[in-house]
Amino acid sequence: MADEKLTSQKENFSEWYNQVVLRADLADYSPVRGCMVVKPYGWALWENMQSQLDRRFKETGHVNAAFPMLIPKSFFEKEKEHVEGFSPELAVVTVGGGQELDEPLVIRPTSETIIGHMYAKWIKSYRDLPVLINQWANVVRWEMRTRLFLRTLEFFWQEGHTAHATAEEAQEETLRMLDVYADFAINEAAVPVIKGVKSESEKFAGAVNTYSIEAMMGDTKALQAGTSHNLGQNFAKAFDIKYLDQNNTLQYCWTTSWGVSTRFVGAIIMTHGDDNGLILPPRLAPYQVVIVPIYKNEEERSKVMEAVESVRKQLSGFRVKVDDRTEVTPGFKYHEWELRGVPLRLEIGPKDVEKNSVMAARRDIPGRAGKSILSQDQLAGQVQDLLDTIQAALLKRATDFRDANIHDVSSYDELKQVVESGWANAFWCGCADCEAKIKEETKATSRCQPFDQDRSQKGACVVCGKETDRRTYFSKAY
RNA sequence: CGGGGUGUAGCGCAGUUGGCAGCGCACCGCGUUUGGGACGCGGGGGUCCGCGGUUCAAGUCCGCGCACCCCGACCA
Repeated sequence: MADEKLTSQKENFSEWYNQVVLRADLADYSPVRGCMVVKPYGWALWENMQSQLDRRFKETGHVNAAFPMLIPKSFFEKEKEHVEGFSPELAVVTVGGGQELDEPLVIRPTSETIIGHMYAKWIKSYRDLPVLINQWANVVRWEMRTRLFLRTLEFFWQEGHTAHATAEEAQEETLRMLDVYADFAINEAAVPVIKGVKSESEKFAGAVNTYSIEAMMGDTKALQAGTSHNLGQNFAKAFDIKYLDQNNTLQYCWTTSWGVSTRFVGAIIMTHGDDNGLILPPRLAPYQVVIVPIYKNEEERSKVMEAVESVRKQLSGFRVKVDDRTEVTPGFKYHEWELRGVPLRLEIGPKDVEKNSVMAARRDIPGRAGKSILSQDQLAGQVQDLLDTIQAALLKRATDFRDANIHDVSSYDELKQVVESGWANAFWCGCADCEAKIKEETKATSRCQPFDQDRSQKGACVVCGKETDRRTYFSKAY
C-alpha cells in the first residue's frame, strides 16, 4: 500500500485528497459510477462521528426512527420548490418483481416528503407536539460529478425532522440543531466552523430559511459541513400536517429538517491533513494510539512484547492498535500510520524496556520535534494529556489558518482578487442579481451571512453599491 | 449533457513494422533483517474492456459499442 510518496497538497490538492482517501484505506471506488465503498477504517471514523452526534441529538430530546427508502414519485410533486430542486437528480424505480409499477418509486434523496406524509397521519393535537425524530440513513442523488465522501451518488447521513406548534418553536429548533452541529464540529472534529444564514439561491429546496456551518479546507475552498432548515409551513401545507390547538382550531404545523453527512469525513481530511497524509482528531480517530514494538531477535522480542502488553493494559480506556506485524519494519509502520492519521504513536524497543520508558510521537508535529519520552508508569494520564494537547493544537491551527485566509473587502475588484485564494467578507445587498454576477465572474458563491457580525456598521454592496448592514462570506466551494 | 483522456496481472505502466504478453510494486515460500519506507533466492497470477471485420497470424490495423477518469454547467 504505502510504498510511494504522496502527491503534495501544494502540487495538486485534489489529487492529494484522492490518494489519501484510497491509501489511508478509508474508502474505495465501487463498480457503479459515483458510488463508494466505505471500508472498515473509514466506517469506524464515521461511527465515532455518529455516536457523538447521536448523543447530542438524544440530549436535546430527539429519538431515532427509520423510514423507508422507496417513496411514491407523486410525493415529490406536492411541494413546488422541492420538485424543482430535486427532480433532476432523482433515481427512479419503475419495475418491481418483473412487473412495471403502477406508480414509479423514487429512491429517497431526502425524506421530508415521506416523513411529512407520516406526520400528517400521526399528529392530531397540540398535545402530540413537538415531534422530534431523527433517522440515520442512506440517500441517493444522481450527481453529475462525484468525489469520494464529498459528493457521491449514494451517501450516508442523519436527517432530523421535527414538527412544532408555533413558528417561534420551529425557529428555535432550527438554531438549536445548528448549534449542536457547530459544537460537534469544533469540539469533536476540531473543525472550526462558521454559523450563518444561506442566501435565497443557496437555500434548501422548499425551506423558508437554511442555516449552515461553513468550514475552510486546506486549499482555502469552503465546504458546507452541515445544514439546518426552517421549513415554515411549506411542507405542512403540502402534506397536510395539521393539529387542533387549545382553542379547538385546526392549525398547520411548523417543521424543520437538518442533516450532516459522510461529507463531513471529507471536511476532516481536508482540514487537518498534511503532506504525510491524514491527521485525525483524537476524539474521533478509530485508533487514538498505535503501538509499534521494536526488536532484533527472539530474546528482545519477548521482553518488548511483555512491555507492550503491559502498556496496552494501562491504556485500556483508549482506542489502541498494537501493530505486531513481523513482515514489515518499524520505519514502514511509522509511515503507514502517519498516512492513516493516528494521532499518537508509541514506540517500544529494548532501550525502553531497559529504561521503563516509551517513545511518543505526535502526528501533528512531524519528525523529531513531535517526539518525547514518557515513563511507563502512570502512562494513561500522560497519553490523555498528549491527546488533549493534539486535539487543541489541531483546532488552533485550523482556526488560525482560516482567519488568516478571510479578508474584509470593500470593492468588487478586491473581492475578485481575494476569492482566488481565500474567503472574502463583503457587504452585499442580498439581491440575486449581484450574487449571480459574482458567481458568473469569479466562480465564488455566497457561503453564508454569519451570525457573528457587527450590524451597527453599514457599507455599500460590493457589486451594486446599495447601502446595507449585512456582510456575507464569498468563496469557491466544494 | 458539452470538451479532453484512458482501458494490457490486485495497483502503476511498457509493448517497436502485425510474429512466443512483459516490467515495477503488491502477493506466496525460504533465509537473512528490524529505533524512520530492508534485502537475496525461488514462485503463483492474463477473457490484453466487449462485439464484429481484415490477415497465415491482431494487445497492435479497421468499424461499432461500453466503462471509467479529468475539465465545465448542477449539487450536501
